[in-house]
Amino acid sequence: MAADFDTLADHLREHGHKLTRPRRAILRTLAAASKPLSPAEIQARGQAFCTDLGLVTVYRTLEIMTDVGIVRPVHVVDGCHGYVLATPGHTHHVVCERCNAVIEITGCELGGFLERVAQRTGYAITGHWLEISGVCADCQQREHTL
Amino acid sequence: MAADFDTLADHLREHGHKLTRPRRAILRTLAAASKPLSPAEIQARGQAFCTDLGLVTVYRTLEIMTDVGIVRPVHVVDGCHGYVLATPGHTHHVVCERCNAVIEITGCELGGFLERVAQRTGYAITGHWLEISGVCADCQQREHTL
DNA sequence: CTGTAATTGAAAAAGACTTTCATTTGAGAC
DNA sequence: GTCTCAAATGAAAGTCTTTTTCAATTACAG
Repeated sequence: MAADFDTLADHLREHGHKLTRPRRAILRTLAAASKPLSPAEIQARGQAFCTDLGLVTVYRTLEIMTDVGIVRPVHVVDGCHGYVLATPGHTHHVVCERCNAVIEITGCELGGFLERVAQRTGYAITGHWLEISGVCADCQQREHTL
Repeated sequence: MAADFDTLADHLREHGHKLTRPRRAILRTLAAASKPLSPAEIQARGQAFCTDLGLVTVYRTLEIMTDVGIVRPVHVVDGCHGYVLATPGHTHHVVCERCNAVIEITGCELGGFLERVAQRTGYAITGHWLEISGVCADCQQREHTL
């Protein structure tokens, strides 16, 4: 699921960023999460690893990590952005409506479709954002039990 | 592009909402826009039609119109939500990275893909959000001229 | 170990969004 | 047309999120 810690840390260093205690805390927090976390949630959980982790630092670090490509923003219905660790390569997310659990899926089959869109609209397509919502297996079970 | 004004207005009435001056202003503003507008932008532009259009009203109205289905939120890179008039049915948006111009595309070809995702992940898929980014024809031209 | 530039947290500021409430207004009843 | 009343409105205040500023701290190269 999560690329191992050292690999992520190396990514930061390669881009000329230091590996500090707060940043380690944020990485570990994200690695342990099974759903997208808001900056505030990351701070709260991260304090387990770095007692006085500041919210400001969380924002700054998320920005850096997103640039570097080890973190991805996910669109969550309420409150817009959550963040998850990124698997390298092209991926999309399936988010559970009930518990926000996230599964990353690799590979998408939009190639042909996007070409047709390009022709129809005259746009030069540079990227796309696909997010799938549903109900995860656990929550489906829970529903039946009620 | 935009469904005609009366149709939109009827939609509101059908759902038991009144058609007020501020709401008309917001509809006309969105109808005249060629890119997603933030609530603040809608207020600013809308004041051309309703001098003292309040920001609070814009928020409230956008919520109603989104519920009713005549407006859609679009994910914009900076600042999360923009709003555009919705064409009835299932559509996606192609957004220009440079000028934010939006084209709505109808029909998407994710059916088969989504089924496979459901099988692989065990999720019951309930919806998806696809947004395509690119550079519109105009901006491509402009680039060549520079 | 030491020097230094990057990074940090706190405080303050800016911004986005919501709630509350007295006033106004649309639209159906007459 | 005009009356009536619930729905809708704008202003003000409040809350929450995000950014900026700045002095103190820290990672890490040498």
